[in-house]
Amino acid sequence: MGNGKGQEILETAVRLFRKQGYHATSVQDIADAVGLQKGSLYHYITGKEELLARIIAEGMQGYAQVLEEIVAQPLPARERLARAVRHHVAMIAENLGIYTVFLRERHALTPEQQKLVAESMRRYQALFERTVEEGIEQGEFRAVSPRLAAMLMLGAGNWLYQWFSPEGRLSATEIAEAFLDLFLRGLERGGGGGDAASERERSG
Amino acid sequence: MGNGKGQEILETAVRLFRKQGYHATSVQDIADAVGLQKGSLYHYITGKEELLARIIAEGMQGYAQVLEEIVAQPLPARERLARAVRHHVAMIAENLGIYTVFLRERHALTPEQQKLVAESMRRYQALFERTVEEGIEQGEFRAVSPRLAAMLMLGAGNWLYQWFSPEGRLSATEIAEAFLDLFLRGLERGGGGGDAASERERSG
Amino acid sequence: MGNGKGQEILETAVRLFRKQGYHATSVQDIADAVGLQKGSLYHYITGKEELLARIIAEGMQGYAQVLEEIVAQPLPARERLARAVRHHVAMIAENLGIYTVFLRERHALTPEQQKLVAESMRRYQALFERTVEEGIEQGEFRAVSPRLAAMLMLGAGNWLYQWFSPEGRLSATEIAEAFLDLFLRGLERGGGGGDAASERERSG
Amino acid sequence: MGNGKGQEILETAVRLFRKQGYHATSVQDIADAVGLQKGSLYHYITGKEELLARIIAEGMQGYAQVLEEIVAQPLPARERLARAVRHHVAMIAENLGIYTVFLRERHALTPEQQKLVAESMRRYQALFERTVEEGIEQGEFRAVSPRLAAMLMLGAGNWLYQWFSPEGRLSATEIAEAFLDLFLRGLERGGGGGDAASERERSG
DNA sequence: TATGAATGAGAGTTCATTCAT
DNA sequence: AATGAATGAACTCTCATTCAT
Repeated sequence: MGNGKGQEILETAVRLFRKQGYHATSVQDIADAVGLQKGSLYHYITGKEELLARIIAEGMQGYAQVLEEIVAQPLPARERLARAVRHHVAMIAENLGIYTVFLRERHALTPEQQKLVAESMRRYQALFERTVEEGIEQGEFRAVSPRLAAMLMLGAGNWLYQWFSPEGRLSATEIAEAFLDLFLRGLERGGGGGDAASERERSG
Repeated sequence: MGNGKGQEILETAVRLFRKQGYHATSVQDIADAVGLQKGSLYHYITGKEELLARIIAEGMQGYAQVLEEIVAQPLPARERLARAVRHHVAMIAENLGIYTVFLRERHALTPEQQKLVAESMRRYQALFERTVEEGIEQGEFRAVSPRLAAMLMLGAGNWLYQWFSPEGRLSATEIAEAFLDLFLRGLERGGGGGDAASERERSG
Repeated sequence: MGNGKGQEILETAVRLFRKQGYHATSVQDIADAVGLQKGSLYHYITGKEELLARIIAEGMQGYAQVLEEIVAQPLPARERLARAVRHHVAMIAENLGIYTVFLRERHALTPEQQKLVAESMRRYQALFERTVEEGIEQGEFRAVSPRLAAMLMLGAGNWLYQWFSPEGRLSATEIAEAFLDLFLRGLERGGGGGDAASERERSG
Repeated sequence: MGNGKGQEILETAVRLFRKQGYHATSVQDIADAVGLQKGSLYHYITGKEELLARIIAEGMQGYAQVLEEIVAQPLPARERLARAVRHHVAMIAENLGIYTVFLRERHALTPEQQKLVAESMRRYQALFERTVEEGIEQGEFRAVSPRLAAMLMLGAGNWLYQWFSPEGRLSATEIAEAFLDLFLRGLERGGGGGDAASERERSG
């Protein structure tokens, strides 16, 4: 990390993989973009796939550790969930390249590597689920499906890689707060008591 | 289209593109799976990319028309939005193959085709946004960002292609209702008055 | 075998591998020699190494079976040994290309394949050894080391690949008979009684 | 030559060329084995091929001079031949690496170098032939083909590189004596007078 | 003396596509 | 409609060698 050419190659690969996709990006493309001969790249990389693996590993490191710390803090579930969502959105927004590659190209890895990635994602998701669960247990949240609540949040967050642009009108923070505004309202025990579905019955 | 072999080839391509990705699936793979020689495939298809284009076109047809009808109905915004989400979730859950390919492989199309697809998605998203907007205008919903509300819903729904399984414990309907339960609560003007953000202030 | 282009490619490979060696012969060389594009070769071969493996397998088939039949015949050991040597010499002389590749390039095979080849050669050698042994047991031969007698015969025979030429003055038959004339004399119980070593003592 | 590192590189190359073959051994392999960077090797060698040439030249020196002295001595042909064979066997057994490379990899040299090597081998072989011839002229040996007698001896001896092991049960001396025991018996004028072929007639 | 970055040619292989049969 | 031989371009990767430091 930070070792000049090696890092430049990695970043270039992220950029090209994001723009063209992993398969559609040739080693030649990377070499051209970085100003080296094709063969020279191999002083820095073991192979094209290892490059992808490194990018994806970087993506995995980025989220796992921080999230574990967040959800372990002695705070109300709602606050922990809020922080988790902010972290999630920020992480993707600030590393769009890496997460685009991560989310879209991980299937190009070897089956073993894919298993590691899948396991990592499962753990990440489980942290969200668990936090929702705790919120329910402690009476902060309504009795929703923790699984689906987590999937909704993660899905909405991950989808950012498809549309977020740092140059866009919306900042990552604004997005996170807007999402939370909707999420948490939906989760929290409302004053009226009934769930949205039953409210729909009444009003629909 | 619809003629025996031709349809079989298309479906086989969907299955293989979904499993292995577009680039990682060779014409030979498709020929093998369909029981033809590679050369014989070309009596039915123009090329590999055209096959992808047809799959993606099928995906686009699937959602556009129906959604326009839904949001045009003379119903409360909340109800229209609910139906739209149900449609969205059902469509993806019932055509996982097509939508996986659609969402993941559309970057392999020619730039012109990609533009068409992007435009189609933009229109689709606009229908959601507009409906949220109308809900706000008519006092059904809180004053949230229609753009972000739409993105949240679409993101959560699209993400299904990554985790939904027809054999799983959760049916598409259950998922759609659970999502709506959370979405709509978040959108609706709550009894308590304060927004989630300000509540967070108090409790955080 | 005999299937037109496939066989032609194999024979061309034998010729080129013999002339230039396996590593120094490129797939391009073979394609050029056979009048195809490099890529077209791959309709007939799985890879360059498989080509080598096939050549070597052909070499192994050539000797193993026939020799087993020869040494199993109800004949004096001397006669069986004579026939074995004639077979060995003829086989190499008539398939110089194959045996040159076999003897010189087998190290380019995978370790597993090399093991198979080594085992095949060991069996072949064992047949020679056993025949010498039987000749000794039955009083036809002197009490020499069967191992070394076999190695001498096989070595001299194998070496043919280095110098024999079908256009040369000496025919394979002449060579075989001359070798036998020397071999068998050395093996047989001579009239004079003493072995060469002790004679050397006397005269040296 | 003889200067520490240079000699170490040469010996390492011999070892690796023998184990893996010349083409399959990369300059990197040699550098690794000798504990230098690839680029540093070029302070000691001109190139990979020159390394091979030096090894082969060393092989040629090893046999040529000594053999000339042996066959020039005023001794019976049989004794000179015996000494020549002992020398040949010892030389190969004691320099297995060099002679394996010599015999197996000389085709990787330039055509000019190959010519020199071929000429050297021809001279070597001629010394054996001439000695056999002289033995025949002087009545020590039977009237065999000197060429084939030489080929038999050289072939059996050279073949050692394929099977001899310093750790094996048989010492180089034992092998040489056993070979001689068989060779010379075959060559010498036997008491019985008839040649092996005619004996075969009688007994076969 | 030693490094290691860089080269550039060439290797084996894959693959979408064409076309005569 | 179906074949399968053939193409030719592109691909990833290797490697002997050079050279500024």
